Amino acid sequence: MGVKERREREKEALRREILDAASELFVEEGYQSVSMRKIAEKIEYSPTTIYLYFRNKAELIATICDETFQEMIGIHEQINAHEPDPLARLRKGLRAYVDFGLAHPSHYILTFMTPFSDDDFPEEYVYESSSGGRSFDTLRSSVRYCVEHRVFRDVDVEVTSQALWAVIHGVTSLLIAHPQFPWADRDTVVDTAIDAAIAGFR
Amino acid sequence: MGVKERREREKEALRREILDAASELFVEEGYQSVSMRKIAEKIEYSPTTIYLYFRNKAELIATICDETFQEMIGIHEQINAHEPDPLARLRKGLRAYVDFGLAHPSHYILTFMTPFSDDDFPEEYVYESSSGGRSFDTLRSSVRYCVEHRVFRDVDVEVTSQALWAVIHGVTSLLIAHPQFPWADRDTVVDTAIDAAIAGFR
DNA sequence: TGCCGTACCTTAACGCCGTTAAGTTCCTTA
DNA sequence: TAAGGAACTTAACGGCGTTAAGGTACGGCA
Repeated sequence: MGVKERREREKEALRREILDAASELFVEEGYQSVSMRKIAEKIEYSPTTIYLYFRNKAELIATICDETFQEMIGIHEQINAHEPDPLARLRKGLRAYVDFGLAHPSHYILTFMTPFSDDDFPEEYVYESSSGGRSFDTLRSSVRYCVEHRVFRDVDVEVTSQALWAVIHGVTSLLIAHPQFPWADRDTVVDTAIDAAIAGFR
Repeated sequence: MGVKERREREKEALRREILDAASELFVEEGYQSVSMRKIAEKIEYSPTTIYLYFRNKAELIATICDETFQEMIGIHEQINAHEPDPLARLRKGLRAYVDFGLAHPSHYILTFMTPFSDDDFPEEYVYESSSGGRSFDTLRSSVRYCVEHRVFRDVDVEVTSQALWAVIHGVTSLLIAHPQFPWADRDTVVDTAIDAAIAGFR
C-alpha cells in the first residue's frame, strides 16, 4: 500500500523542482523577469503544470521568499542565544537584518519593498504567519530585553521596535534600490544609521 | 508666420493631455496598472500616438514623478527660507519628506522604492538631474547648517545626511508598503524615528 | 490653383505575459 | 479487464509594450 506514499513523494519532488527552478530565475533576474513559461521550460513541463502545485505566480514566489526568510529567523535566534549583552544583541541583530537583505535583494524587494494589492494575497495573508512578519518579533524581543536591563530608558517597546525597523529597512532598501547613488562607504552609512538610532533611545 | 508656433502649442497641449491622463491613472492605480492602451483610450488617441511624445512608458511616468517632486523641492525651500533655527529646520524638512511621500504614494514608490534596471534608463539617468536626487541636496544643506551652528557634533555631513535619508525613507516606505501592519500611531512612529536619529548626532 | 512634402496619426502585427477550460494519457484499484 | 481518477498537455483568451508600415490632411511653393 506504499503507492499513495510514493505518489506523494513524487509530487513533493516536482514541487521542489518548481521551487528550485523558480528560485534560480528569481535570484538571477528578479520577480518581473521570472515568468511561468520560463520556469516551465526550465523544468521541461508545460506552464499549466505549475498551477497544479501553486495557485498562481504570487503564491509561488511568496513561498520562495518565505523559505529564505526562515534563514534570517535562524540567524537572529543564534544571535539571541549566544549574545547576552542587551545592546550588543540588538546591534548585531539590526546589522544582521541589513546584511541579510543586501545578500538577498530579490527576496527583500518582494517581501518588504513591494506594496501588495489585496488581489494577490486575499485576507489569508497576515503578518503573524509570514516569515517576514515573524522576523519582526525577534527585533521586538531584543528591544524589550534592552528596556528590561535598563540599557534603554523607559521607552514604548512597540513604538521603538517599529522605529528601529524603519531605520534598518531604510538603509537596506535604499542601498538595494539605488546602488548607483554616490554613497559614502556602505558599512559606515549602515553603522551610522544604526548607532544614531540606538543612541536616541538610551 | 504663426503657423509653426500654433503647431508647437498644439503639440505641447497634447503632450500635457497625455501627462494628465497618465497621471490620473497612475495616482489612482499605480504604475503596474497604468497601460499605454488605457492612457490612449482616455485621451481618445491610438496607443502609438503616445510614442510620438515619449520614448516609452518608463519615460512618461518618470516625467510625471519628476513634476511631482518639484513640489517637494518647493516645500523644502520654503521651510529653509522661513525657519532660521537649525534643528527645527532639519526636523521640519524630514517630517515634510515623510508627509509628502505618504501623500503621493505612487510617485514615491516609483522614484525611491523601485530598483531600475539599466534597460529602462540608460546612462543619461543621473541623480544630479532628477528631482528625486535634488531633493537630497536640501537635506544635506540642512545637516550642514546644523553642523555649522554646532547643534550637531562634528559629524561627517555626507554620511549623516545619508543616514538620515535612510531613516525617513524607511518610515515612509514601510508605511506605504505595509499599510495593514499593526502600526502604533503613525505620527508617533514617524516622530520617534526622526527624533531618535537626530538625537544620535547631537 | 494645383501639386508636393512632411508632420501627425492609425492599423496591424510581433512576441511576450498570467491564467483557464477542455482534452489526453496512463496507472491503480476493484 | 474495465472504470476511475490523478497528472499532465494543448489551445486559447485577453492583456501588455512596442514597432513597421500605411494613410491623410495641410502649409508652402511653383
